[in-house]
Amino acid sequence: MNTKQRILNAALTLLNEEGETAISAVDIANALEISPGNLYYHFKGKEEIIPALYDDFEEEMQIILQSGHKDMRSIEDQWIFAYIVLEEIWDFRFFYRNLDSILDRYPVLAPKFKRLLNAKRKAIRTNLNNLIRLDYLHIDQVLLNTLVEQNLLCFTYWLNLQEIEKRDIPAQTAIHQSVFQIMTLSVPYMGEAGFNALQGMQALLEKNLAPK
Amino acid sequence: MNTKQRILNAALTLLNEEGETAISAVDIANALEISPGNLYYHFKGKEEIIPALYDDFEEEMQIILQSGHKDMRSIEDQWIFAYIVLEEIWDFRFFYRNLDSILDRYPVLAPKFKRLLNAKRKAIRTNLNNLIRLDYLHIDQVLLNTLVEQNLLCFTYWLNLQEIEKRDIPAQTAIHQSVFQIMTLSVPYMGEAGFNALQGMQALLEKNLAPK
DNA sequence: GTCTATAAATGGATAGAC
DNA sequence: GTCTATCCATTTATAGAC
Repeated sequence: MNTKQRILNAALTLLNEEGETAISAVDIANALEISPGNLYYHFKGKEEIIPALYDDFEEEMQIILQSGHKDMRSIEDQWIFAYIVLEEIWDFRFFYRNLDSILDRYPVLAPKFKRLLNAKRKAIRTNLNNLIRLDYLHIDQVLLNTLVEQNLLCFTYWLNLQEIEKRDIPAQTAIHQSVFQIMTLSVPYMGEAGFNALQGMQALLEKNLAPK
Repeated sequence: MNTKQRILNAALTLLNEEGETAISAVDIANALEISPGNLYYHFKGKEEIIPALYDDFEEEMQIILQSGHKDMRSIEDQWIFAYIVLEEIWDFRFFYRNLDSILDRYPVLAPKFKRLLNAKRKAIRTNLNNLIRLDYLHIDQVLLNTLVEQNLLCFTYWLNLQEIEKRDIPAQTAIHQSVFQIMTLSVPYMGEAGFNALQGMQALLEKNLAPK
């Protein structure tokens, strides 16, 4: 693996663990046991590393969003989709934990992130429409619009809120809880099937929490 | 007004406008046209200013939360309550915009903020229970728990998400939209009355947006 | 490509005069 | 209480040897 890629990997780990504000370019070099000069040969500091990491993230997320609406034929498919999206966010959580300040300080990222938000919005809507078409979901148009926005908010911030309340929460737990909350948003618009799916979700959740 | 208070006022304005990471202690001194030495006489830098601002915020918020559940006898009271809470958050929005990084860097604040989250949770639950008692809301216990959490997430992050998507969104607009989203969470558990209240909210929203 | 050494820039902090 | 002057620490960034 070449140095450029090693820098990106080390940076991602450090940023996720310590937070974006806490890590300097020199810290990343130290963690890799290379010299700051070497790091600056590959990247002009954090200013270039962070956009590079974001591009990796966006590329992977776009693939997830685009593959999402294929073969969506049950409520379970819906929560598997949510699970995958949240896992991807988890892998780049340093970014979501400091959204505003990062978008301020790396201006190239602001338009890109807005574009990604809209792609997420669209994917959420497609999936919900799928559930409507499959007759799992019964909802009028106005409430569908707000349901899309509620979903988007949950995808964007639930992991954050959990990390604030429980530092060092295991990824699995945080993601499970977030999926559960997201699914619950749709439950009142589903009939019996929705409520049953939710119960199943919760049982799974408790099973995963117990062994810890 | 004494210098200590003037520093806090100027700091709050600057932090809300420029963001916490962008403002140094010297910036605050410059904005007030006092010397850095003078500022350091009153506060040992941002390290003391930010917790002082937080304490002001928490005190005001606790008063709001405690007065919230008095005289709650209609759905409209509910959204007035949401409005007041969000206005208070807006006044100290620099804090919410960088939650994780601020709680990391000012460790005294983390336990205080968790305590405040729990106070909010409790206030939300009290209000929803009130609506149940008044027979406006019909919901089982499991879903009530998740509804409380959904409300908490909206109160905490809706303003943020809007500011990311529309830089310089007017306070009124952002707060209205957030109230609307929060109320919508309860709508499926209300009957006709809830849907009507929502329609009223939306009409109000559009009226307030139109003149701009 | 990688290192050492060092410079430049910024923010945080204090001493001492007024 | 307030100012000027100055210092220290950290982060950012580059030059030049290997």
